[in-house]
Amino acid sequence: MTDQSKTAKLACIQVEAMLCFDLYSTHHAVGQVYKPLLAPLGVTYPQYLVLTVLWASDNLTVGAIGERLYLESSTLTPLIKRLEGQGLVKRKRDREDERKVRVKLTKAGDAMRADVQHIPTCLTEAFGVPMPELMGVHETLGKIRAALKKQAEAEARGDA
Amino acid sequence: MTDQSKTAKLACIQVEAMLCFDLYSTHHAVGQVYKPLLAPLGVTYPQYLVLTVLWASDNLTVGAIGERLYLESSTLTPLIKRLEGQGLVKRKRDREDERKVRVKLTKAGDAMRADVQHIPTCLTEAFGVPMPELMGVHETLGKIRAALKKQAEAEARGDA
DNA sequence: CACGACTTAATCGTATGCAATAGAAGGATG
DNA sequence: CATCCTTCTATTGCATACGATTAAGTCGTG
Repeated sequence: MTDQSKTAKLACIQVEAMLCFDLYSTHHAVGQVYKPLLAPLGVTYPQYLVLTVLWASDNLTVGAIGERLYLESSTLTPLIKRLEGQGLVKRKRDREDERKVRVKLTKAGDAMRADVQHIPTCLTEAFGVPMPELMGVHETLGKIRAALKKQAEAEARGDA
Repeated sequence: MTDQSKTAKLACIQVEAMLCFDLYSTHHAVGQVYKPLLAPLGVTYPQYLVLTVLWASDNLTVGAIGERLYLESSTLTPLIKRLEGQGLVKRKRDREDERKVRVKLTKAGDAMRADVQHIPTCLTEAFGVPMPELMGVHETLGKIRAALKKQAEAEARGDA
């Protein structure tokens, strides 16, 4: 192995370790900040994400919610049932297509929108980083995500 | 509410939604790329992280591993037991302090180091973004993480 | 030395998360 | 209109992940 390829490999190891772990642990840290903000409302962060999707566009199917959040029905079905158990949403088979299940906010679920108004501001302030820098990260993460998805699909096809 | 504060609130909602979800979904996408790379070795991504820590510094206690990965003993104990079940590590009570459990790589666990050499390069290439840009994200995420931790601690103290 | 405070790992209960599979419903094709 | 194929949700089994608690060991202080 040449010195140059050694250096390149070392750089890769460091970047992989750094960035993957950055994502892993920053994601984790975000969850820790959300937890006490959401606890008074009795919902978890993934449940809050589902509600956020519904606040933007109500009466979606399970599949449509999953598309937006990159989650499978095996994750969403029990999660949504818990939301239903708390009286925040209602599940109903679609009349037109009985395979689909439509998830609709209840009055309580819709009203909770008002109880979370402070959260986005809390988070953005908690980031402690000026807006333009956040935008830069947003942009790069978008590119990375697109590239990773392509990679995952390539591997799934077998041409690793 | 003034027009200005309305605009500020909207910006916060968008930034919160964007960035938290960026982290959520990019983290998810990373996992999807690792999965087929690690599957032939029979380990999961969190298990790989534990092995990576041990490859860098063997014979650590459960607590020391948790510190590095931000994981609790309730997560690590069963995970490490699974690694032990696969013959990759060995758990042993510390002679000096019987409260501690030391985790040590077996020959097989140490040998696996060679089987993962290609992975960092795969990941770095899969990111599809030039190195300097990755460094920028690394830096900003570090700042965000530090700020979020401070925020989480403040909330834990009750001064929300 | 005894006793309480602290540390450490393990356990328990709950909630994600995924892959694989099942099962019901819709659609296409002959 | 019967059969196959696809679509969509639900179920199952496994692996994280955390908070709260427990249990065992260590240490400091009176």
